[in-house]
Amino acid sequence: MKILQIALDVPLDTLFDYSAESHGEIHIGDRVLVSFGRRQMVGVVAGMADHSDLAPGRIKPVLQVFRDTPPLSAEIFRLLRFCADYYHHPLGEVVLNALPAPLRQTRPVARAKPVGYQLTEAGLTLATDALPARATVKRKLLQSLKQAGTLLRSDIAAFSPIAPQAIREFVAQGWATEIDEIADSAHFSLPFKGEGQDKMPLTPAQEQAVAAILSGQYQFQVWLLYGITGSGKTEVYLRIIEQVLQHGGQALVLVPEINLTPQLESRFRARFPDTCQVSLHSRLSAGERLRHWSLAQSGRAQIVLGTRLALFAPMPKLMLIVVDEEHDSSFKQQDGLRYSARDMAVARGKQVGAPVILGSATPALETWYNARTGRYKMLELPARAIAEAALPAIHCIDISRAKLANGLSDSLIEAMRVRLARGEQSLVFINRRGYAPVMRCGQCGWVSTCHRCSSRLVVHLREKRLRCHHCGHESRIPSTCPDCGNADLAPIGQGTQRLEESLGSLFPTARILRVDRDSARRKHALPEMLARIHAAEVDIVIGTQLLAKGHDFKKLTLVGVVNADGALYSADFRASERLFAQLMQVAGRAGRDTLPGIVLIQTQFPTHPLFQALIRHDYPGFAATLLTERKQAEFPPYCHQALLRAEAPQMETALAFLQKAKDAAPGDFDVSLFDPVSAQMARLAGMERAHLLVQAASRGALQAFLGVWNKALFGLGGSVRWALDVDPLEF
DNA sequence: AGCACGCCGACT
DNA sequence: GTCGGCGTGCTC
Repeated sequence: MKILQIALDVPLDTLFDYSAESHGEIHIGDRVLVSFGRRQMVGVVAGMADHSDLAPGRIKPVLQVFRDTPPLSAEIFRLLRFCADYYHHPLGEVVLNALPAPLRQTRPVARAKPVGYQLTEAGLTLATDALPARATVKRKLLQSLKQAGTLLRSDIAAFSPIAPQAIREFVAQGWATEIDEIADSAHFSLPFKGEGQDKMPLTPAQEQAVAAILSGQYQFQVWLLYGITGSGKTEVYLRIIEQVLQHGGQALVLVPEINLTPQLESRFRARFPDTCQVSLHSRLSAGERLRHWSLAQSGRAQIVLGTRLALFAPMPKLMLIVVDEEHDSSFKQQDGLRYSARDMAVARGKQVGAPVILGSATPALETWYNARTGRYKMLELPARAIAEAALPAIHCIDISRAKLANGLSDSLIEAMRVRLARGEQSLVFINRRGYAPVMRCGQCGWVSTCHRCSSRLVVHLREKRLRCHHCGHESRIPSTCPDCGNADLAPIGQGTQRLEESLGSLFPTARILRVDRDSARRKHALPEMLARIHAAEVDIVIGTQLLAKGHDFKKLTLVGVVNADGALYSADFRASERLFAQLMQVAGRAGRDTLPGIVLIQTQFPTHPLFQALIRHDYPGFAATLLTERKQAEFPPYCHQALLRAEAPQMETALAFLQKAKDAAPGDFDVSLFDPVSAQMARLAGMERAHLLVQAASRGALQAFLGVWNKALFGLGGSVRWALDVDPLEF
């Protein structure tokens, strides 16, 4: 009897055996419908065997094999398997989560209407005269098809109201075939309207980088493209992609945030107007996501651009992977399968034998280390691509001495005044949205805290509400202190809204725009705001992280950073690395064009090595000090970590589980286990969170340990939600 | 994760 | 007398 080992979307570390009779040929990677317990589920064939260890009576038959899409390729299956193994996550969850939602449903996907039509051999040899003379539409349709080769469904509809009926008759006669997007059928490239932008001339450094990567002959190699902001990393990607397209290959480009996709998308479209390009990210509708995914799977989409989830798009002709802004922590998923799309991109490149380009101005320390030790090859773009665009001068403003008005120093205000007089733009960077980070009682010292999280409620004055930025909990701003009844409640500290208010009164004639998650919530709000900045309809921009990346504002010559010190107090050992990257990134917004830019950073610690390195634009120097610190502390990249996370309504429950887990750990591995501790954000959305850290000098030892331990953990049971996090970023 | 079964409190 | 609380256990 033929046994199919089926991967199902259940949190169990096992495959399930089913029998398969009379379903025709079945492949690994096929989607199947099975009865599982009392319900029906979609699974994916992960393996086949002749025997099962189970009693024959317990083995149920597969109910249906879906033929609506081709099976997952062996190649993508290998990646999913590696991912499941590396993160010690059930294969079924990994596989099913990689599928677009419609493919996880128990009904077959409805066949999409054909995109277009094409003549068959019979159609091509058919003479126009063979059609009745009165059938003018059919004659014209045949003629057009012969000329154009393919016609889009929309073109046909526009042709004549009866043309859609006529083309269906052609199909029925065997003269024409439908071009279907989902099935892997005819070769067809979707025409996109583009300008066909000219290539930019390369700088010598770009030239060298391109030549180096191309000399690798598309073999597996990880390249760290280390280039300061504005040095033209994208142009390097474009040149390599151009070659990939010429070889008929596919390129996968990963970006950290959805907000960065439209820009890059249009740049790629403009450059490759005749190439089929698709995007993949969570904001696509289910249908679109399936369509794009299928175009990648069939090989028709030659460029796939997307966020971390795009990593799992099947691409039969994959020849290149680009991870832009590779240091960005958004590449690590923070729930469910906690994978790093950057690390898995490297794994995928290795599996399929394709080069991987990691691009950044401030690489992750792990990446930098790998480049320094020779695992990755480093390519450097040291100068800005626009020759006249100098790097911005960075200065610190010592706010331990200067007096602040609403969080702003005189020097910063004065600098803004100068830009205003010159008709240039200023960006004030502040990473706190809302009016003020907290509400406080002047009498008893009460502060607004979230009752579901260990966090403070942020004041949103316009809406008159206190909001938790972690769990979304909201309440009205109380008029009196909930503890002592005093009416002396005041917002403490600066947020984007408050800054907007202060700047409004400081510069009453200036056109001020606030860009944060709140002001950009509306669907097309962000692109509209960006367009206004580009059109110089704005003098002063107040921005959060949203604005830190990827935008070239030609008139922007001043970047002010209001309060950069938060991360310096952080318990997170990666906080300063992130702060440096972030400041480098915002600093990069200034002086991208020919006008010189300046960056003013308000800090209490102007002599701190972080700021000193920043002033010198010295990432390598800063990375060197960080690496020294990490080496001394034996932190990553000098060790490998995994976290066992647990959450429960009571902290004691979570800690007790972790202690049990620690006791159940196998002893014969070269790893060290720390004691269970509560998470930095100990309470989140009403759950108490704790974790247990495991460290090892070698990745192999850690992996071997986790493999054994993970199995033991499943036996522990209890009412605790737990998860393993390999290579954790958050603690 | 679902979804059952299973044994103890306040309701038509 | 039932409806329903969520503890425990299984899913090929």
